[in-house]
Amino acid sequence: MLRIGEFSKIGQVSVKTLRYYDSVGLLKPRDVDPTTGYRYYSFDMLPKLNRILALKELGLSLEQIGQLLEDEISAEQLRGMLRLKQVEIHQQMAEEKEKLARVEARLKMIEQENKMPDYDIVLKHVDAMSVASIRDTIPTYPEQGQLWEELESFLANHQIQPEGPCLTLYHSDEPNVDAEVCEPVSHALPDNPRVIQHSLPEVDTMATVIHHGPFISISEAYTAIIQWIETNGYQITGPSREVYLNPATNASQTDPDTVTEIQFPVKKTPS
Amino acid sequence: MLRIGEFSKIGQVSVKTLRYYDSVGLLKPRDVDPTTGYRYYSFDMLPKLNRILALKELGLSLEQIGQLLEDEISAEQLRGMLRLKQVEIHQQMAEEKEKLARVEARLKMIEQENKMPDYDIVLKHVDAMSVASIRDTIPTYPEQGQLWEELESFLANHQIQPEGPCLTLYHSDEPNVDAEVCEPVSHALPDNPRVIQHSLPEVDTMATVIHHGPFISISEAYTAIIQWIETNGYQITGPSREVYLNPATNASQTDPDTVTEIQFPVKKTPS
DNA sequence: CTTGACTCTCCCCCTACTGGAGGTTGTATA
DNA sequence: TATACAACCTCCAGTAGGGGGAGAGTCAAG
Repeated sequence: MLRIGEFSKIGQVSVKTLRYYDSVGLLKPRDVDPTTGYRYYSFDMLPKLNRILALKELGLSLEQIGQLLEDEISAEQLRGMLRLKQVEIHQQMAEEKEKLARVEARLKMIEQENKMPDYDIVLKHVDAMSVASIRDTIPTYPEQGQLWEELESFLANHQIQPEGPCLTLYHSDEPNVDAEVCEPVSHALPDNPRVIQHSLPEVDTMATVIHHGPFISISEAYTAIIQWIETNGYQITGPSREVYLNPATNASQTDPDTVTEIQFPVKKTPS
Repeated sequence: MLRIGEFSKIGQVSVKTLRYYDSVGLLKPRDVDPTTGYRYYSFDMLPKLNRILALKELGLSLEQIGQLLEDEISAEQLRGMLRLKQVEIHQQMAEEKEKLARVEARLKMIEQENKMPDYDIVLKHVDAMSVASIRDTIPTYPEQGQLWEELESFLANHQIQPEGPCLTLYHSDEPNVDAEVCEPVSHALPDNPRVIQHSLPEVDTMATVIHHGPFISISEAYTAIIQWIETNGYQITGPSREVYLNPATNASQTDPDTVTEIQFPVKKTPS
């Protein structure tokens, strides 16, 4: 019989680990002296210890290993667990690959600008949302102000309160800007030829960036997000959105406290 | 100003997370009402939150992110951190690849035998060790018994106690077995033409397997470890060892309680 | 009998949060 | 104005797999 220190040396695990395995019931000593509490192990427990270590190397949790060891598990279940683990590892590797791509993209940005980039792109999920909107083509972006006035006055006339930050959808910008100004609403609207109510689709993967500053400098944010989408291997799958987070004043063209979120629905480009 | 729930919705993080970031000093609310304790956030904190989320996606820890955010960090340090992270991710990916190989090897074994394999191979590190040994060529493995008797009687005559389990090194097995029987000793030995003292080298990566059962069935363990070495992309780099863990009796050819560890020094085959 | 090496239990620490209990606060409705 | 009820607060416990250390008991050699 071996004391815990000797067993730990032969088995190449720490004493702490053996005591831990004892406490969770994974590997109990052959004997425990009831008066001193000393644990005694025997040589023939080494195969079990090695099995534990080998399964740990496969990335299984101690709980899974415990099941494999104690229950008389069928070869079928065994295969199932390992196949599952296989899939998990594949996913892990894909995630690591993504991380690596992001790190490399950011390094590239830093090499270019010699500082941390000003904008940080974040992927989110966006739920479907019911909106009241007016869609029209306008010559240039700032001219959507008229559409906003039209929409706001309609809602005010019918005493409908918006239920969240308003936003603009850009369906196209060539040859003219095809813009749709939207206010989130929850109830039905009276009929009107200009104002339509519909549901913006849920978007699984939305690349977003926050612009904090006057509108006139928002193109920098667009440059950043579009570059990010390309460098990180995504592609745009629908109209972009501009969400006006703090209550938009009409003077916000130059208001330095304006906060706008730019959103592009994207998907991973198959590589 | 926004309450924590609204800010969490816009920023796509949980309320719990925001409170946690507050508690660790990563992202403090703009204001905290001193009487109610309510946290109030402003829209212009969204860029900072997004930076935190983006850096987290790179795999940085919150502590590292905190440093990047508060200290005026130079572009040089920034590059350093990211390069470091890059290396870490590469290592992670290599580890995942190894895991996957091991899982697949084990799956293959299970397909063949339709049950969990009997032997588990474990990689360890083995320290250098000083031994007294006799080396000779013998026709077949069991004949090393004579070498053992010679060595034991020499050590007994000089009252030298072995300091650990004894072992045999197999330098070659063709055309005859070139075996070296060893007893670990710590002090100098008297001169003798047959018994030499030297130091077994440290081995970084030793593939090991435990055989629990009579010697006559030990070839199964050899089969298992050699197959493992091939399937997992390793190659043998030196003489193998057979370590006799429990005090070897001379009757252990058939003793079912014998525990033997087989060791092969290996290295990863470059792929 | 002493010394030094082992061993024991118990508690806290790590990451980045999540869940829950128990108690306020803010807002909308009856 | 009373009352729901959602949102908010703090504090505690738990996660996986142990590591570090305190304080006390045990074992073998000299």
